[in-house]
Order: sequence, then structure tokens, then C-alpha cells
Amino acid sequence: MERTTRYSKKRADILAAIRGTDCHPSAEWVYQTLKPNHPDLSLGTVYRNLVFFQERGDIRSVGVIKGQERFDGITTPHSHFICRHCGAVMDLSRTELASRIDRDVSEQYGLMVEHHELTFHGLCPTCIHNQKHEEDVLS
Amino acid sequence: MERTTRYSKKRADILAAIRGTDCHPSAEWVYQTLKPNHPDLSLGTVYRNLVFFQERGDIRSVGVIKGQERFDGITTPHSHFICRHCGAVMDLSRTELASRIDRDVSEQYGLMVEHHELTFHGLCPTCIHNQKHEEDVLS
DNA sequence: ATGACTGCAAAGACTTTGCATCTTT
DNA sequence: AAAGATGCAAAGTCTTTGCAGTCAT
Repeated sequence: MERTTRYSKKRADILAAIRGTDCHPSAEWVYQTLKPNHPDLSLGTVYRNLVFFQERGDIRSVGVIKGQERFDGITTPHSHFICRHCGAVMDLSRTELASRIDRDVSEQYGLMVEHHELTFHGLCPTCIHNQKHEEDVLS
Repeated sequence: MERTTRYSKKRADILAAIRGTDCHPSAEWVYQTLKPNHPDLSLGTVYRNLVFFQERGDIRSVGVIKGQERFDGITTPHSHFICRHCGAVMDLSRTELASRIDRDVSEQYGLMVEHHELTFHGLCPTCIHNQKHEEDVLS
């Protein structure tokens, strides 16, 4: 009945890779990043561990961006900004929303709200710059 | 240079189908819904028109839920609730967030915020009920 | 030894796209 | 007639999964 979890260097390194970056990586990014140190790493293993860590609450999905699911090693409440051009994901501190918003919505609509996601969309500083440059070229 | 848009009953019906439901449909849903009246409709046409309507701002993506992208025919600001069990998407009126939040975040972080998304996650009334029933059965 | 974890490759699910055909203007 | 829109099917991308072998306990 009990499922015991066993130690594996690969598993540990996958989690460490996600926690050690703020880029909100995809499965592919984790795979490519660990490949040098784990030449025999398999993408399937990465995917299986992403599921494993999500179920344990160690990581969270940030959603699917440009076709790839992205993950976050930080599980405390915060918001995100996603650049519509390059797909970059940035953390924003959550100062705007009261923590009671989940409870309020639950009561108002008769739902069981477990958490919420506040995501901003637009252009990141880099893409703002590049877009301006592109306009100059075109004009 | 100008690209002219031509009238097509299928295109019109695809948009009407999305606007005529509050289920935030997937491509597959649109396809199955229109199939009776358009026996020769192709999934490719649905996908192409979804892109077309998004570019024109007629519809918006709600994100990828359980592997399928979902769309919203309502483009005025509002929030969503997504049931983690059945994937249902519900509209919530946006009363919580001031409209200036986008500008505030833009200034604070040096980004170009174009819009934001506030999404609640949890269990919908139906799944709350079914989950209770399931617990009864298991106990 | 047992059961968990992994590599590999095949399979799956969803979406995109090339090309010939049909349609709107 | 010209250019757009569609059907069909192939291809593409990302993710999941079956199975045999490996590894931690």
C-alpha cells in the first residue's frame, strides 16, 4: 500500500535544476541542461519526474507557453509576467491581491477555490528594445 | 498588399459557435458542434479560423487545459475559474482588481503590460458533489 | 530479492501545413 | 480570372507509456 521513494541522483538533479534557475524551464530545457552531466539521461525520465514533483507539490506548472509546459520551483504565492514575443516568464511579487480573494470568490460563487493565478502579459524590456529597433529598420 | 477577407458560411458559423456558448470551447468542440450542419467541415479549417479570429481580436485563448487550447468569445475583461477535475471553465466578473493594475506593474517593473489574467483554480460545484460521493463509496 | 527508477523507442494527442480544389468577389 | 478559403492527409511538436534492464534499499 505504501509507495516508497528511492534516491536517485538524476531525480535530485532535475529538481535542483528547476530550483536553481528563475527561467521557469520546460522539460526540454531541463533535459538539455542536465545532459552534459548525465549523458544517458532520457526525456521520458524528465517528464516522469516533472509529474512526480508536481504531485508532491515541489514544483508547479506555470502553464503552456508557445506549446511547451513551463515549471516553477517556487511554490509560494507570487505572480508572473509572460512576454508574448519571446515567451520569457518573470516572477513578480504579489503585493496587489489580498490573500483572502480565494475565500471571497469561493463564497460568492459556491466554488472550492484552492489557489489563483495572476499573470500579466505584454512585452519584456528586451523585446521592447528589439521591437523598436525593428521598427527603425522597417521605416 | 491589402489582404481582403471573404465571406464564408463556415467561418461565420465557427465564430457564432464560440460566441454562442459559455463553455470556452476547444477546437474539437467547435468541430463536433458544427459537423451536423457542415458534414464536410475539416478540423484544419477550424484551427485556421481560430488563428484568424485571434489575430483579429474576435476571440481570445483561455490557455491550454488538459492538453487542449480553449477559447473565449468574450473579450472584455473578466476572470475565470477552472475546475482541476473536469476542466470546466467559468466566467467570473472582475470586481476585485482595479483596472490600473496593469499600469502599476508596467511602471514598477519596466515592462509593457498589455493585459492580465486572473484565474482561479479548484473544484466546481459538480465535482465537489461527485468527489463527496466517491469518498462515500470508498469508505 | 523486491520494488522503484530509468533508457529507449513506439505510441498518443493535439496542432500545423502543403497542395489541389472550390468559392467569393 | 484572381486571390482567399477549404478538405484532406501528411507532417510536426510535445508528451505519455510499455517493456526490459538497472539500481537503491
